Amino acid sequence: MSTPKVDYLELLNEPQKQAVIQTDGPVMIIAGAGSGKTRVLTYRMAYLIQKGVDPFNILALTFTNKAAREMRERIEKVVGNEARNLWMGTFHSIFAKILRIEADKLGYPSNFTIYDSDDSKSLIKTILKEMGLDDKVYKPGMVLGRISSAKNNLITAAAYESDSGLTSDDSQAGRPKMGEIYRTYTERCFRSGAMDFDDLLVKTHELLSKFPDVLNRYQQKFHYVMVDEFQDTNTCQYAIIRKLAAVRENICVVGDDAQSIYAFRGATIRNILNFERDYSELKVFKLEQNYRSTSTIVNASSSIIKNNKDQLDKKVWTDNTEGEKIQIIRAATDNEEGKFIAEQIFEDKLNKQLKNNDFAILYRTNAQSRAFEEALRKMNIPYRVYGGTSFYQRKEIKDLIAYLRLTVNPNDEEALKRIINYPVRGIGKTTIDRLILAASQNKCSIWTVIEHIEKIQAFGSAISKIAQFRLMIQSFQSMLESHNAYDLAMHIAKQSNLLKTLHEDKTIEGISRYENIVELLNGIKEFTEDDTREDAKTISVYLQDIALLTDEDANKKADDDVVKMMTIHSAKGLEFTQVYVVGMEENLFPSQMALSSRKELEEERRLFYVAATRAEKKLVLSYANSRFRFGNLTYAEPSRFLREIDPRYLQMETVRSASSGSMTPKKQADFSFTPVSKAKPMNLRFQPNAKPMASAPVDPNFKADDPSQLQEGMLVEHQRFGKGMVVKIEGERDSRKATVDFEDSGAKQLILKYAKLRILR
DNA sequence: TACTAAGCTCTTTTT
DNA sequence: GAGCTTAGTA
Repeated sequence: MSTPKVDYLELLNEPQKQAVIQTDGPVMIIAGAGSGKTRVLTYRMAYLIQKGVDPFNILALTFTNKAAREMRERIEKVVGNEARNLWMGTFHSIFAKILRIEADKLGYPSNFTIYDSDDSKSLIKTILKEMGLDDKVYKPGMVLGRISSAKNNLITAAAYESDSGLTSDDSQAGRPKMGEIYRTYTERCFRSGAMDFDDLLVKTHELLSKFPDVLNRYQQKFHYVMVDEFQDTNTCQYAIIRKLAAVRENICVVGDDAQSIYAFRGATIRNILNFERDYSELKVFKLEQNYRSTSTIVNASSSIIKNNKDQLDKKVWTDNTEGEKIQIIRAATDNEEGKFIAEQIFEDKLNKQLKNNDFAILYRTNAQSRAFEEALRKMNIPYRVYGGTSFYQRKEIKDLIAYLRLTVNPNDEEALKRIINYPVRGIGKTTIDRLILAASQNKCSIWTVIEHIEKIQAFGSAISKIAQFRLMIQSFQSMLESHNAYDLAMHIAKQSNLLKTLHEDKTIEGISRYENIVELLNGIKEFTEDDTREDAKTISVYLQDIALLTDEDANKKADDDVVKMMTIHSAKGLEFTQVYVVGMEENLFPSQMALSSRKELEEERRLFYVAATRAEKKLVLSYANSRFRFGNLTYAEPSRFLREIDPRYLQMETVRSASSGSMTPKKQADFSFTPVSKAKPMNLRFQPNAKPMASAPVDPNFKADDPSQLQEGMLVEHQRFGKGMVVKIEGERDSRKATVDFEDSGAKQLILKYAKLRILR
């Protein structure tokens, strides 16, 4: 093995370099924010390859597809095409790949379906209904969370039911059936030939535990194992990594305890401590120099995180210039907050010659994006919202995908329930309930019941309709091998009547749904015509492809010059010149639900730390005095995190007054803070049946269902938003849209067909 | 069985 | 604000 060409090592500082060339044995790299973590990981793999290690023998696990893709690209730049052969991907996708190969050992078909969380939740609901349980006591989301955390801690359904601690917890909480639900859920997934997200991890663990020969094969294959964002791994993931690396112990994990923000889904910092315990030969490297941010931002972030008790000893520092102070903005309402930040982005773009790309707006919850979208749109600033409802979560997309899924795997219960009567084909609720019942009585899938439907008397007149449906799906199945993904998907979209139904719907939503389906079909076409890949271009490969993709992964226009908006969680690993962290209000950030325990509060603080350290040059924090949430206007208080920042790094507060619209500088120390328990939310809910104002009598001739009467300039009233004035009307007849400026909640666009507007004189 | 309007409930982050 | 359930009607 000759010494490889390693000129890129000169680009690294000493600890980075040490971490790269220490290739053998267990290694842990503790990497502070902006310390060049990705660079080290990338060079480490490139270094291995140049040293002669076959990329096939390197396994690198990440949490997001994006991280994997970026790293692969960067490695390619150093070592060229060979990087393609690395086993690099997310935990979920790599394990899914292994499971497809080994599925039969666990009794699964190799074309098993992957249930997303919507599917899982829907299955839970079905089970609750069958068991006659109240879904207000057993909230589906909560039940799923409990099952998920059991899985991630490697507790099987059987183990759950015989664990006295867990069962007594459940009984005390009034939910004694939890174990039974868990067991039923597992059985139903199995019967449907489906795995949920957690199963991809748990079943891999099961596979490697039960089949020593399989384990041995993969241990021999993976000479080097690397894990990114190690602080986010859960118990199950850690157990798998350990197994895979047990023979050679060439395992390298990279993480930052200060950026652990996924404890809520089972991640545990304990893994970092366990790692030190489990590998006595461990070499630890600390990357502490920050190359990303100004010293103001680095120091302010450190001053935040030092309020946490749970943390490793680490001192992040930087050589960078001091830069601007951190600005705090107080706005009157959430809409004002949006307006103000949009204006500031506009000005900074001009004054500092920045591009849209340089700005990011980060928030705690997806719901907060709305006010900023409106404000940016008004200022003509292009933006893109990341996350939220993804393309693949839209109803019409899930519908077509459900057809594809059912064709590939007819046992897929969730897909079947979704489309058996959509588009409408006269198979009603009663019939469907009967099918589900027959399936659970016979412990088989619904599809098996349908296959034998003629033998079951109970269905009577519904039999012919079900048989027709069965024939349709079977005809699709017969085309699976002979047709490529696009041809078959198009055929299905037409034959199922889905395309026609959507095309006939001429409402605004209907048109956009149709467009989305067309877009999906185009996506499938692209997949089918992709020459760079060698695997078959069939529907089942396509489904495997997209099952673990998120919206961002599918969107190729990620590099557009737009202002980016996203939750802080999805901003991890990214950096921007100017960052706005908005909604800095107590109960929102930190979230209300995190205030009960120190651990959760500390996770919120780490989240704030992650947000702050995304910024290179300028960091702005904003909050609103009052905010609409769930139709309620609530008063808000500034987040405790604002007070935790060392005030030396803060700038004077800028206040946006609601009435005048002008900016008034105000002293930073001015914001008040009362303990959470004493905060009083003010409820200003609009009464659904609010009477029209006495001064503005209702026009008796106005018919709510005739949108054509509405004209620009008219004063109107809406039962929820209150009084307002019509400022713009677009479209014709049924599809007419009106933009109404409401006194209390700003401009809203309404589709007149659904708008409950009264015309005021 | 299918469709609609009204009402109720939630109230975090995601592979 | 959205998603879901319910009640009532066609």
